[in-house]
Amino acid sequence: MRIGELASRTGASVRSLRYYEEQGLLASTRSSSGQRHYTDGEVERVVFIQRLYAAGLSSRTIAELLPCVETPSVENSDAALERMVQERDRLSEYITDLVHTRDALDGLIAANRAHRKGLRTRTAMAG
Amino acid sequence: MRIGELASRTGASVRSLRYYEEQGLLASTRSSSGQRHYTDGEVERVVFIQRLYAAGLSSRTIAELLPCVETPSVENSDAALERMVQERDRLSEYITDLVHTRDALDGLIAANRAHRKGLRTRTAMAG
DNA sequence: CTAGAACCTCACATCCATGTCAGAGGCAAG
DNA sequence: CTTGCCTCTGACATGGATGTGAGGTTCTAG
Repeated sequence: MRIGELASRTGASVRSLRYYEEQGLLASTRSSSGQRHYTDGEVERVVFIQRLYAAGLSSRTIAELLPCVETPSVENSDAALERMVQERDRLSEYITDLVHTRDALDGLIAANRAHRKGLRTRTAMAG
Repeated sequence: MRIGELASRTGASVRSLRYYEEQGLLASTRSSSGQRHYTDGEVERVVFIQRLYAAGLSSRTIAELLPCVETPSVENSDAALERMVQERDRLSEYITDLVHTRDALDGLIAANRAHRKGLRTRTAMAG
């Protein structure tokens, strides 16, 4: 498929897909006229890339991990595995923090709703 | 306390604290010479602001929610409460997504570790 | 053949929280 | 008074993913 289709299938913009390629996250074969072509498998790959971006990883970091995804061999898993574990832990801490923040928001929402009903509930901002 | 102390207590930079004030997230009283002074309570407030930033909220959004935090009154809770619920839900979706990503990373890590041991485990990138 | 999408590259713009620097004033200790 | 550190305002710099536009080529449908 061409880049436009990959974009619409993944939700990524055409611009972003070209950027991913520039960063070494995504490969494409080129037609004789220079247009990029992708296989169906790339859809999954792009979705995963987007996930990692959403998790706060940088292009550089993603680039380090991706080889390890497709082809787990001794060469690449050597350093990348450690990196992956490290990023997993960072993500886990981040999730914990976000859950705390959500809890705090829940507390605030409850307090405000209680206030609306004229109750006297006063707790908030705890984490 | 002055701005430097608030910074070191919260981990935010002095620059950031001034920026928070500029965005209407943080108030300060000024000494006759113009220096900012804060009460102990502001420490908690700054920490909460940092939490919200980490949760992906923008200054504008945080500014909308904060009045609702300190002083839950009918006037501000009117629209802000809805906004808060909306942000809570967005955050919740985000957390769910991150958990999926973490699971995917766990899968990859396991696959790579298995590979190291010569096993033939082949699953990854699922979400 | 032709019109209009879709694609190419290159390059500059944008957003937004922060960093950083310059020039000036404030304040405590020696 | 002086030295040193903290603070002030203002402004420009940064990074990273993405938007956007120009100028040109390619593909597809009529």
